[in-house]
This record gives sequence, C-alpha cells and structure tokens, in this order.
Amino acid sequence: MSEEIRNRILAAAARVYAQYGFRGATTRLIATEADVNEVTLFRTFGSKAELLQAMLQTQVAATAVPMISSDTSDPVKELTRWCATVLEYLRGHAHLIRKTIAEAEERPDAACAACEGPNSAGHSLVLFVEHLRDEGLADPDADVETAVSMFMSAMFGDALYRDVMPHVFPQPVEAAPEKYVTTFMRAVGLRATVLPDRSRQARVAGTRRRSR
Amino acid sequence: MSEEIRNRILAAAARVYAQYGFRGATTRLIATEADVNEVTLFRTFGSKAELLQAMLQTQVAATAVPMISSDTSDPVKELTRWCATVLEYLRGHAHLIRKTIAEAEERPDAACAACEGPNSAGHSLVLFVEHLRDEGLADPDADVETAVSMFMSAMFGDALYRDVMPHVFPQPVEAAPEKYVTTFMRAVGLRATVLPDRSRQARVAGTRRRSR
DNA sequence: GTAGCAAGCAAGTACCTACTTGCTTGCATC
DNA sequence: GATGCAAGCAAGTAGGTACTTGCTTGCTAC
Repeated sequence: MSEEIRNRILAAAARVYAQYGFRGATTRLIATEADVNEVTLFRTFGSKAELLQAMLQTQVAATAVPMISSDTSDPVKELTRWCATVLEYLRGHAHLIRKTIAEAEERPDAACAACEGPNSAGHSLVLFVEHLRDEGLADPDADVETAVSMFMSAMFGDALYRDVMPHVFPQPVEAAPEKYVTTFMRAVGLRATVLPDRSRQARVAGTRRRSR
Repeated sequence: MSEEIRNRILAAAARVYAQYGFRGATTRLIATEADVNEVTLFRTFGSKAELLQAMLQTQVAATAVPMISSDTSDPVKELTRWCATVLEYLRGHAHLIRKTIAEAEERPDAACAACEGPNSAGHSLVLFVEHLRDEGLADPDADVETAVSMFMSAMFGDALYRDVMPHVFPQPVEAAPEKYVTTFMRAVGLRATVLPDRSRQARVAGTRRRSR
C-alpha cells in the first residue's frame, strides 16, 4: 500500500519538476498533484532534495535506453528505426531533460544521471558505423565521430527544441528520422543502399543496389 | 549618472539570471551583485519581471547576430569562419540561452527573443548553400534544409552542452568548426574545394573527387 | 545658499517556502 | 476487541520573497 503512494508521489514530482524545475517544484504543489498530504511526502522521502533525486533515478535511469543493434544487413532501415526510437525516448523526457541540463551547474549529479543514457546510445552508433566501414560500406575518409556527434545533436535539438522553436525544424515530425538518417549517411559516405528519395516518386520495394 | 547604474543592474541581472534562472534570480541577489540598494532596482524597473525582460532585450537582442556573407569564392573558408563566429556567439550566451529555453513554457516571450538571432543565422546558411547549388558547387539531390538544421543543432549542442556533458563532443574546441564544416559539406555534397583532412598526411592540392 | 532629485537606508507588509510536531483516523493483524 | 502502523489533518517555526514606505544623504543647478 505504501508502494502505491510512493509511486504516485514520484510520478507527480516528475510532472511538476518537468514543468517548473527544481525551485518551482514546491512540496505543496507535488503533494496536491499526487493527491497526498504534504507531510506524507517528507515522511517517505525525508526532504525535497531527496525526493527529487529519487524521482530522477526512477524516472530516467529506469527507462530503457535505445541502443542500435549490430545487425548491418540493412543499415538504412536499422538506422531509421533506431533514430525514431531515440527521438521518441528523448521526446518523452524532453521537459525533464531540459530542466535538468539547465540546472546542471547547480545540481551536477542530476545532470550526469540524465544524460548517461543518450551518451552510450551515441557510442553504440559509432561502433555501428565503424563496423560498416570495416565492411567497406562507408567512406574510410569520413570523420565518423564528428558525424555521429552532429547526428546526436540533431536528435537532441529536435526532441528538446522543436516545440519551443519550431521554425528551425523544417521537416515534419514523422519525416524527421528518415531525413536525418539520409543526411547522416551522406556525411559518412554510406552509399551501399538505395537512399530513399525526398520526392514522392515510387520506390521499388526490396531493391538493393551495391554500386561500389 | 542614472544610466551607469541602470547598466550595472542589467549586467548583474544577466549574470545572476544566467546562473540561477528566473526563480533563482532574487532581487536581493541582483542588487548585491550590482552593488546597489535593492530599492533602486524597483525604482528604476518597476518589478523583477520587467527588469529581467529589459535585461534579456538589451543582452540578447542588442548583440550582433552572426550572418554568413554571400561571398562564395572560398566556401570552406567562409563557412568555417562563420561557424566559429556563431559558436563564439552561442558560447557567450550559453547559460542565458539554456535557462531561457528551459523556462520557455513559463515565459514564452522571453524564449522567442532569445532564439530569433540564431534562427535568422540558420536561414542565411540555407540561402548560402542554395547559392552554391545554383553555381553547381553542391549536390542538387542534397536535402539542404535538413543538413542545415542538423548543422545548426550541432552548433547549439556544442555551445550549450559541451561543458555539461563533454564526453559526447570528441573533437577539441578549436578543431570543432573545421570538423563540423567538413562533415556538413559532405552531407550537402560540396566537393568543389579541397576538404581539409583529419589526418596529418600530405594532401594533394587541387584534387577533385566526384564519386557519383 | 537652497531647491530638486537620485540614491541609500531601515523597517515593515503580506505571502510563500521547507520542514516539524502533536494528534486523530482508518485499516490490517493477532 | 486490542495493538500497531501508515496516512491525514491542523497548526506552527524559521526563514525567504517581492515589493512598499518614510526618511536621510549627497550632489547638481539655479
């Protein structure tokens, strides 16, 4: 029974914190949002700081981080799928991440926990592309690390800032993963597969050209 | 005489706000930071909200936004120079931008003013690359808008998050503009000029590869 | 010199903040 | 039915917040 209340408080804390940040997330607000007496909050977590720390751990660290698979049979498909998953993950935590990063100087430990996931996700992409390169599918001259870092930044930017400054994201939400992947692949010189074209012309399903 | 004090308050407000955000920027803190009586602050600006709004306008809107020139004689050089300028500009306002964007939902007008500059900067880059494309220097198939949006996101990410999560930015600060530009140019298919290579091996000047 | 005015200073108002204390309620177990 | 315990409730503490008021200081212009 205590477990259910604990989770309700944590969920409420996540909502309030995502909207108002650490300073704005008052214990009173969290308590009313959780439909729980304010005292209960202190009794179960000790203090506001401990509560929000616990909230960040359960909310961020517990969520699965999307990793890219090592299956390079259809890199375009796998990359697009992965990109969409990462974007979805980041968008789901957008408000939380934004606040946590903005308050990183004041609460550095919180920021560490929040960006640990995406970091390792990026690393898995580096390995993926290097694997492709070893198979001769990507340009050996390409600066993979820089391209991946830019790719990750693009996904971060899209997920975190699209709603607040939509004019700098010309592509609609659904088309974003495909476009990012296409552009990314051009950057690392991956031409092994047919690049899906921007125009709406019919594409032959299953076509696989190896023009190298 | 009042002018000097006014500016001192605005500068202090900028520092305090950049560090603690809107809620954390107390009038007391700003006053002591400006070495001014707290009452003077209310007498010259009316309220905390008006003060911080004035601060954002003078601090952000007044700073020159780096635009890319229309000179396409040496695109690599021009792009690199521009990229370095934008990064410098963004880094100079990193804390401010970070806080303002994070609080965008609560104070949307402030966020608008803050990201107006970089937005038009991005637009100037689109025009620049389209100009290159018209001259036949860039790939006509390239998705310029997406590439530019990713490039802008990369600069934003670098400027705003490098200090808080340095591990996702493998390239050192000085080398970043060159690397971003090189990767960006690969993405838009700009091969007209010699791409500076990452490795230190001798490069043959004038080599022009069009591997398409 | 004196009038005006910008700024400092001390104190106060009304409210919000995290957090505590003492007591009551309801439920589950023996 | 008695015991224990988790949660609610009301009230209070100590401090911070934006903002105001009344008065003093110091400088500048006539």
